[in-house]
Parts: sequence; C-alpha cells; structure tokens
Amino acid sequence: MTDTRNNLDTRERILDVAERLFMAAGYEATSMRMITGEAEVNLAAINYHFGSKEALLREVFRRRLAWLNSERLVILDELEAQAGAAALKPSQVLEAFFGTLLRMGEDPALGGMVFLRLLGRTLTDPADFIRTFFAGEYAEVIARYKRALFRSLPDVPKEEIIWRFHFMLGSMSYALAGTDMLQIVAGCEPNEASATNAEAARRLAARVMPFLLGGLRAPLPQFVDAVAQRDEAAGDAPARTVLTA
Amino acid sequence: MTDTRNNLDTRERILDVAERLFMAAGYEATSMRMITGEAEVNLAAINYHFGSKEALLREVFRRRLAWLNSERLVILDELEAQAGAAALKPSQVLEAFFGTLLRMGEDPALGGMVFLRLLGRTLTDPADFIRTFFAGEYAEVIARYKRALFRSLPDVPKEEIIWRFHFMLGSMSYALAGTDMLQIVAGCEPNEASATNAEAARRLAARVMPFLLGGLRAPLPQFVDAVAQRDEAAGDAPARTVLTA
DNA sequence: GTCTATATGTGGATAGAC
DNA sequence: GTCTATCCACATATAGAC
Repeated sequence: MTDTRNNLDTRERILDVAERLFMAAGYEATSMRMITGEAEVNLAAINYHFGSKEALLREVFRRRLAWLNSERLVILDELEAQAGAAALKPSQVLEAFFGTLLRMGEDPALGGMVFLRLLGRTLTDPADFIRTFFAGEYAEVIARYKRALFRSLPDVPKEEIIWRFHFMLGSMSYALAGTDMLQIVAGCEPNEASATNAEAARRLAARVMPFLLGGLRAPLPQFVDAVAQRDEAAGDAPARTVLTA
Repeated sequence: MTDTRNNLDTRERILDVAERLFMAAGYEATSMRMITGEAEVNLAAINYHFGSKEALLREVFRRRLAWLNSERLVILDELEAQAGAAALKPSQVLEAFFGTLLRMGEDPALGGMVFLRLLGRTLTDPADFIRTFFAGEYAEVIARYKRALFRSLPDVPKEEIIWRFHFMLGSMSYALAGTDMLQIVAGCEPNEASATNAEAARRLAARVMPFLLGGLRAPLPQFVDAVAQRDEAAGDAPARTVLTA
C-alpha cells in the first residue's frame, strides 16, 4: 500500500492502464510490455501482482463487475420489496439492469466509458478463458433478472423472453463497444458515441432504453403477420401512434 | 485453377480454413501456421497468394461481403421499383437488409453460419485496418438503406433513425457472434444458437426480426414517459395487445 | 506455384540480486 | 516489492531452389 512512485498503488496503476489498452487494442494485441511501459512499472510487476496476463484481464473485469452485478442485485431486491406481491414492470427491470450499467459510464471511479467500451468489445471475444470467466461472473445476476422478466411478462413464452434478453444484451454490448459503424451510418461527423465522457453515457442511455423496451415488447413471432397487415392499413407508422390510441 | 492436391484450389482452401479459424479464435490468436497446417498448404502460400495476414483477412471478408452488399442493393432496387413513388414499409427495408444477411447462414456456399459468426465477432474488433476495411465495404449499402429508412419513417427524426439503425446492427451482430451468453440466459442446455447449421439461421431469423422491428418502431424518447403511463394502466403488457386494437 | 530454410522480431514468463 | 537479465517458444515474412 505504500507508494514509492506517486499517489497511486502500482497494482491499481497496472489495472487502470491495462483497462484502457485492452479497450483500445484488444487483449491479444496488447502486450504486457505496452502495459508496463505506460504504467511506468517493471515488466515483472504484472506477474508478481497478478500471476499472468490472463489473470490480469480477469482482475481488470472483476473489480468492475463485482460492483456492477452486486449493485444490480441490490436494486432488484429493493424494487421487489417495494412492489410486494405485484410483479415489476418490464421497464423497471430494464432500468435496473441496463441503467445501472450505463451509470458506470458517468462515473470515472467506476471505470467510466473506458470500461463500458472494453466490456462491450470483450463480451464477444472467443477466447475460452474469457467466456468461462464471464459465465461465472454473470450467472447469478442473469438468473435473477430472467426470473424478474418472466414475472413481469407472464403472458409471453419464457423461451421468447430468453431470446429477447439475449438480443437486448447484444444491442447494449455493441452500442457500448463503440465501433465506427455509428459514424458510418450517421455520415461523417466525429460522432458523440465515440466520445468517452459521462455525457456520452447519458445520451446513449436516452437513445437505447426506448429501443430495448420496444424490442422486448415487440409482437410475438406468431403474430408478426397479423401485425404487418394492421401496419399496412396504418401505414406501418412509427410508435408515435400509441399516443393516439 | 489446376488442382495438384484435391478438388479445391489452394487459394480457396486457405480462405475457407482462415474463415473458420478466425471465427473460432479471433484474428490475433490465429497464426498463419494454424491456417496452413489445417489447409495442408505450405506456410509461404499465404504470402504468395495474399501478401500478408492482414490482406488474407480482408480477402476472407471481401469474397462474402461483395456478394452480400451487392445483393442487398439489388433487392432494394427491386423493392423501390415495385413501390414506385410510394415509400417502402420499415418491415420491408429490414427484411431486405437483415433477411439477406441471415439467408447466407443457410447456404454453405455463401459461408453459412461460420461466416455469420465471424462477421458478428469481427465487427467490434478494434484493429485499425479492420475498421477501415469495414468502413469502405459498408459505406454505400448503409447510405442507401439509411435513406430508405428515412423515407419509410417520415415522421421520425433522422437522428433517431440513425441511432436505431445502429442498435439494430448491434443486436444482429451480437446474436450472430454466438457467445455463450444465450446459454447463460437460457440455463444450461447446449443451445440451438451455438449450432452452426442452416436450421439455426432460420430459427434466429424468426426470433430476431420481430425484435428489431419492435425496437425500430419503439416510442420516441420524448414520448417514453407518456407511454409508460399508458402501459401502467394496461399493465405494461406485451405487444400481443396490438391484436386487440 | 510450391517448398525449404531462415531472417528477424516479439511474445509471456521467470530466476535471482537487491 | 522492485529490478535486470534472460530463457525460449512462436510470430510474420521472405529469399531462393525446384
């Protein structure tokens, strides 16, 4: 805990730099020498403090996910306690799950947008040790929120809810990853999504939460044809029409 | 074009193996020796035929994306010709864009699910040469479909459509990537989504297209509060309610 | 076009002094 | 806990014979 160099622990400094470099270049393309160089620590320090490069990546995620997923459980507990015997609304469940995540982007102490982008980019990494790690970190919170969604949508087949939970995870993950695709879609502007500050997190939240809720509550597959016919009559209008109902 | 080994060109065999290995392990974690080993070609063959490992990756994608994105443009041309002066429905635009993609998963000659998974996993890769490559490959088709969506949703702010197009790309990309998250969400079954056959592509399409359309047509952000109130009265019911309207 | 042999660099990890 | 020095496996790429 004593600092021989500056106000930050060597161990913490390694984690901070690793988080940023893994985000910017990916795990495989980031060498331990790049990390120790930027962190201004000795090459051997990573193995001393973490044991291996793989263990370093796990620790980078563990310190953030431990907070995130325990916070998610606490919030869900609170919501369910308030609701008593009643089921939560889907929008409440989504707000608890994804809102908690997005709030990390506004707080640099929780990793900020750097961590959110890293998370989005790493969730699709095919490396076995990464998939295994995430499976363990997410198992409990996913199970709890899945049950909450089941209760909140009692008339929707559970299998459908499972798929849509997965699709929501995907939308969010990709949006956080912050590829250049948004800029390609948008045109040429150096877009807000590639920003890494707190304001970007808020803007993203405002845009993505309605999208997720719309997807979750979309017509069920077996009804899609019927809905298409209705939409044809209505001009396949945007959901603004809900206000006129 | 002459085969000294079997019925497949050396060049094509390299591309096929590279596609599969890049999918399974990622670009950085796949060595040229792994590729030439499985393809049973000489190590130097990659550099002879493609010039470099980076160029090999680009060619793996180019042979698939050239077909995909030109097909997308042809289909959009046909739809717009049929529609005449009328705007397309959003569902038609989505079907043309994402349906064409998903149909590749059913045809091994177009890469099948192996290519779709590779695409989903690579779209979030941070490597500069990959982002630059995708930007070029997608620019035209994205611009065309973006305009089609603008026309199909004239009352929705263009900025909102841009964001939702991006979110849809993300949902699809992540779903194709086929991480273990679906299995985590689902429970423990060796799930259908991790299958790589044509049937998996059809099942995914049936699940994801309604989700995308629901997200695209979700209430606009400024109306979310009002919709939440309506949903509260209606019990935040699933979209099955559209049938009763 | 294909192959062998090799150039040249970098990777993660560790032994052992301090 | 930190540092130097080093081990050794493996990477991409190429030169040049056939």
